[in-house]
This record gives sequence, structure tokens and C-alpha cells, in this order.
Amino acid sequence: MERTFSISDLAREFGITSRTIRHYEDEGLISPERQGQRRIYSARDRVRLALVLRGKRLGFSLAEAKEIIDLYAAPQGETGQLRTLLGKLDAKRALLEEKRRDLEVAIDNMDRYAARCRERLVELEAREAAE
Amino acid sequence: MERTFSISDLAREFGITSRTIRHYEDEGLISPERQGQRRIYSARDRVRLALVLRGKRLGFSLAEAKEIIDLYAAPQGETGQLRTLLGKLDAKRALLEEKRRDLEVAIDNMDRYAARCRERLVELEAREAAE
DNA sequence: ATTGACGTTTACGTTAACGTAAACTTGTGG
DNA sequence: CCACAAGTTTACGTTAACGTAAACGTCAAT
Repeated sequence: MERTFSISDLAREFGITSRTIRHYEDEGLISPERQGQRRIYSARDRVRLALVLRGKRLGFSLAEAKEIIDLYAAPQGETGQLRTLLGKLDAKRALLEEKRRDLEVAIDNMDRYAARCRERLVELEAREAAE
Repeated sequence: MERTFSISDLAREFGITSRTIRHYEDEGLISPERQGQRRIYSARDRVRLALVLRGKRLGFSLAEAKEIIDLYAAPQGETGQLRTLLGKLDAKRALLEEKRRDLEVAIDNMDRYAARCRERLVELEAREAAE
């Protein structure tokens, strides 16, 4: 038997509220099984939730996150489907790549700036020591 | 004389509306000079705008973007100020670094998945050719 | 049998980040 | 002089992503 999770299990683990998880379900991002009314989350559901949250951290809307995540569950029956899937993957990858470049530049700029600050600090400390 | 820009100059250049730029001003992200009522944007204002937009692309709120950008204009008079500035820079850098890791993993996973798809495609094509 | 702890649906409320419209001012060319 | 393009303020509207509250079901433990 695979392990399953309750809604508050996942909420606790990921530091979000149950409401948020239900909202993601409303938006079609997760579709847990049910035992009567209760939602039962599988390991796969948990992975999808993690992907959604990472998408959000990276600045994607829920709709964008869904587009990306759904690619991982896309049908791959025939070569045509596989080819369009590969095309979409390529497009999304380009988006991620763009963010990566932005991020590299941002980090780099910040590092340079911090380095200048440290130089300036050393200079000031030398001056203070001279008094 | 340094070059200046009108609000629609910048809107055009960055593909946003004037309303958006004014909104950023309302939120304290940009503070252009005025000639009477008209806003006059300097090269520095333009840079700040670019930083705001990059921040947004990376998933920061306007408030978060402001916190980061304001560090680049922070006072550096005395050693105390410099030390707290360096501390804050370090904290923000950690945030960026976290995003970078997330992004690396996301790209890597997507690459692996695409590779598996391509393998599968090759296999299917071979089967088709055999008919 | 009742009291929590946990879950559910339904529905209105809130915040951020703008969109949109109205009414007005200010140079600039014909 | 007058239209027109570009800018301004003021203010209400909209969308996404949940928050919050009410009203109810269910099951294990006291």
C-alpha cells in the first residue's frame, strides 16, 4: 500500500493552510481521491503540490504553474503527441532559462555592490583606527 | 546634460502602461523630478524601473522589490550603517540563492523528462518504420 | 451521549497590482 | 485661435489568490 496524506498533513508539511490546498483543487491543480467526502492525497498529489509551490516561489501564477505541471502528466501515446509535448517543454524551458539569466545578473550585481561596500568599510575602519 | 525620459518613453520601452509607472511611484518605488506637473525621468529612474520589473519577473512583490532596490541607494556614511547594509544585502542574497536552487532543480527535472520523451519518440519511430 | 479534533461546503471579504474612465491642463503645429 | 497629442489627478472597477466565518458531518475517546 502506498502512503496517503490528509489535507492537514500536507498543510503542515508545506506551511500553508488547508484553504490554500482546496483552492488549488478548485483551480484544477490537484485532484485527490475521496473517502466519502474526505480528501485523500497520494504521493503523486504531494509531488504536484510541491511543484505548485515551487512554481509560485519562482513567480508563476497558478495558471502558469498548471500549464507547466500538466506537461508532466501529458499523454504520450503516439509520435504526434510526443512531438507537440516536446515543443511545449521547449517553450517552458525557455521561460525558465530567461528567469535564470535574470537571476544570475541580479545576484552578480548584488555581489559586486557588496564587495564595494566591504572595501569602503575597510577604508573607514583604517581611518578610525588612525585617530 | 544627462538624458531624460517622459513617462510614455519608458512605458513604450518596457512594454508597460503609464498607469503602471505611476502606480510604482505611488508605492514609493520611483520618484521622478517634475517640470510643473509633468514627470521627468532620469537615467537613474530608468534603472530603478528596470530593477522593479526584473524583481517582478522573479516573483517578488512590489514591496519586496522596493526593499531590495532601496539597498542600492542606502546611506553609507559611517561604519555602523555599512555593517547593517552588508547584513541586509546578505539576507537578500540568500533569498536570491534559494530561488536559484529552485530554478536549477526545475530546469534539470524538465531536461531529464524531455530526454526520456525523446528516447520514447525514437523508439516509436523505429516501430513505425518497421511496418 | 457528548465533546473535541478534523473534515466538508458555501459564500462573502480582503489585498496587491494594476485597468479604466472622467474631467482638466499644457505645449505645439496648422 | 484652435485642435490635438500627451500628461495630470481622482476615483471607482477588476482579477488572482487566498482569508474568514458560518453551519454542518464524522469518528474516536472520555
